[in-house]
Amino acid sequence: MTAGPGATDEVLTALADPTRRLILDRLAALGDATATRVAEELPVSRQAVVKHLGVLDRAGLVEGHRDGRERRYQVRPDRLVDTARWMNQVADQWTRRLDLIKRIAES
Amino acid sequence: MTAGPGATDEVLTALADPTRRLILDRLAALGDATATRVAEELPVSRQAVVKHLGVLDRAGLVEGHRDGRERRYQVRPDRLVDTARWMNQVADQWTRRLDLIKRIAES
DNA sequence: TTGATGTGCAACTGTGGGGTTGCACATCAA
DNA sequence: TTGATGTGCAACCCCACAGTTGCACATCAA
Repeated sequence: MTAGPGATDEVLTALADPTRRLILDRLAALGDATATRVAEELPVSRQAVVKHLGVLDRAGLVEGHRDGRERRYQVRPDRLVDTARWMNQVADQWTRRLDLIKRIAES
Repeated sequence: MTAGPGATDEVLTALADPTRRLILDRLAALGDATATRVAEELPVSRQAVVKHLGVLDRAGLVEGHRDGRERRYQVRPDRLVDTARWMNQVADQWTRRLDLIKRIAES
């Protein structure tokens, strides 16, 4: 494990917040939306959404691009897949370790 | 997504903390250890470790059982696998949505 | 029984981060 | 040009939570 690669670290932190998961959910449903648009569907202010999108962007879970006076965001699955892979590796590592302990205990 | 099943929620929150990831790492390496033992390998107090183990236990990432005057903990891979599966499902969902948006944009 | 070791509970502190409001600046349509 | 709409920055509040210390209680070996 060793706290994993830096990216994984940020993804876990980003996903830990319920509001951020809601934002991702809405963003995935809308496909492409501004912070203002997302905030309309949530019980928080636009500025709160902006901050969260910043965190999500730094974690690579979201991608933003300007479009005139708007800034539109999209969801980005890649880092999610990476993190899932990392988790499975850790789980495997734990399982192997547990098996080893068990085998030692039996001898 | 919809914030996922309650268990996933707790797993994500638990994994978001770097100290907790370190604890899991040491615990997996030791195979079976007490809070006191784990604290010896980390730059935090025993009580801090105890609290973290509480969070990890509630998340199902760790399992504790008494052994005389000691309380020994073990790592538990199951919830980790569940969470990884959930993540892959979300990633798939996002990917499908992105493809749909793209196809609509092209028509 | 006594000392040593370990757990468990409680109170306290400090800070990071989620949330808000207010305002200046940019961009568009009329 | 002007009003409307939207973004971006900054200051501020508040609370959950990571971490600490202190102490009472339980369990073991001698």
